[in-house]
Amino acid sequence: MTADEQNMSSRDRIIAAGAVMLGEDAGARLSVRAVAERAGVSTGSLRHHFPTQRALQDAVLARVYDEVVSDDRIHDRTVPARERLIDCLRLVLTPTVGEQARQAWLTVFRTFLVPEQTDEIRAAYLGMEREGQRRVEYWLSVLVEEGALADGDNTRRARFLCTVLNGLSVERAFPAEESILRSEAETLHTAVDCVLSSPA
Amino acid sequence: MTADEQNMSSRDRIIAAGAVMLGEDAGARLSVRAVAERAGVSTGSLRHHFPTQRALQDAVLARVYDEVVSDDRIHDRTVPARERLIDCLRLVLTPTVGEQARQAWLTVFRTFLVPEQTDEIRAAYLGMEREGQRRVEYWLSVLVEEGALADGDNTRRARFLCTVLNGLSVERAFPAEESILRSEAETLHTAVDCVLSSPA
DNA sequence: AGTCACGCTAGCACAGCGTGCTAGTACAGT
DNA sequence: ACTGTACTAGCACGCTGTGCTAGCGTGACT
Repeated sequence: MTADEQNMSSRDRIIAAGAVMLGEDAGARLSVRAVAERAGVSTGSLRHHFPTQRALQDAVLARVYDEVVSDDRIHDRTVPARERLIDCLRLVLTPTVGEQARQAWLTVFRTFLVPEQTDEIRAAYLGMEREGQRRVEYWLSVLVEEGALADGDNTRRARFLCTVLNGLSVERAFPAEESILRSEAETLHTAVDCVLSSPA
Repeated sequence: MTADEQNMSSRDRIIAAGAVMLGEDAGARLSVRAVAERAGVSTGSLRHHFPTQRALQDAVLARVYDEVVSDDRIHDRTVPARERLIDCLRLVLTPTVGEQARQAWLTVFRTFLVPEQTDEIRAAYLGMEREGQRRVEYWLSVLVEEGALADGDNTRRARFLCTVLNGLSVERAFPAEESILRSEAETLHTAVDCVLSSPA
C-alpha cells in the first residue's frame, strides 16, 4: 500500500483500484473480490459502499471518464484536429455512462416513444436532436475554418456523426461485451477519420 | 419428452430446448445446466456438443436468426460490392420502419432495459448483438475474399457498422426531421465508403 | 461516565456459474 | 471378437454476486 493509498478512504481506494485494473486491462471484469483485494479491502467493506457490482462498475467507469474533457477543447490547436473532434464528441457521451445511460434512455423512451406521437412531442424531440447536431456542426465549422477539414456539407457530416453517437449511446445503455472504452474509441476514431478525409 | 423430441438427436434437442427457452423469455440466460435439464440431457453430453457456453448460445441464436435474414444478396456479383453491402445492412433495418420501428424498440427496451440488469439479461442481449455482428463480419469476409475489400480487421469494421446500424435504427423509431430515407441513405453510404476505403 | 446509535469493516455461507475431467455405454469398422 | 470412436453421465474445482452476522471505532445524548 502506498502512502497515497493510506490517506484515501476505503471508497476512494476501491475506485482507484478499479480504475487501475481498467487501465491494465480495458476489458477487466471488476469482480467484487478482485477489486476488494486489489484495494486492500474486504468484500464486505466494498459491498457497503457499492451494494451491487453494477454500482461498483459505474463508479469506476465514471471516475475514468471524469478525467477526460472540456468543450473549448475544439479550439486548442496544440493538439491534432482529429483528437480534438473525438474529445468533443466524447463530451456528448460523457454524461451517460453505465446505469446513468440506462436511466437516460429509459427517460427518453418514456418521454418520446411510449406516448402516442403528438406534434408537441415531435417538436420537443426534434429540438433536442437539432441542438445536438448544431453543436457537432459548430465543431466541424471550427475545423473547416482553420483548414483542418475540407469545406463541404457539414450538415451531412454532422448527421453522420450524430448517428454514430446515437449508436454508441445506445450501446452504452445496454450491456457491453467487453470494455466499451476500447471498442467505443475505435468506432469513434473510424467515424472521425471518415469525416476528416471526406472529399465533399 | 414429446414424440418429436424422442426422434431428435441430443444436439437438436439441446438447440431446440434453448430456442424454446429464448422464446419463452427473450432474456433467458441459456446456462449449461438449465438448457441440459430442459433438453433432458446431462451437462456432460451438452458439453460434448458445445464445448463452451458461448458455443451453445451462438448455436441457438444462429438457429433463431436463420429463420429471418437471407444472405444471398452479398454473393450477387452483378452489382457493385458497395451496393451489395449497403443492401445487406439495410436488410437488418428493413423490419423496422416507422411505427414498426417504434414498436420494435419498445419491445427491446422493455425486455432488456426496463428490468433490472441481471446476468441473464446481459447475456441474452450480448448474444443477440454478437450474432448480428457475426453476420456483418461474414458479409465483409465475402467482400474481402473477392478482393472488393482490403484484408483488415473485419471485427472492428463490423463493430463500426453495427454501431451505425444501431444509430439509424434508433433514429427510425423517433420522429424524423424530414425524409429519413435520404439522410439514412447518405449516412449508410458514408459508413460503407468509410469501411470500403479503409487502409487496414 | 455511561451507553446508545451508526458508519464502517471483516469475513463467512450460499447458490449459481463455466469448465475440466474421468468413467461408462453403444455402435461402427476391421 | 477386438478396437476405436462418438456419445452420455456426472462429479469436482474455482470462480462469481450477494446476504448475512459479528465486531470495531467514533461521536452524540443522557
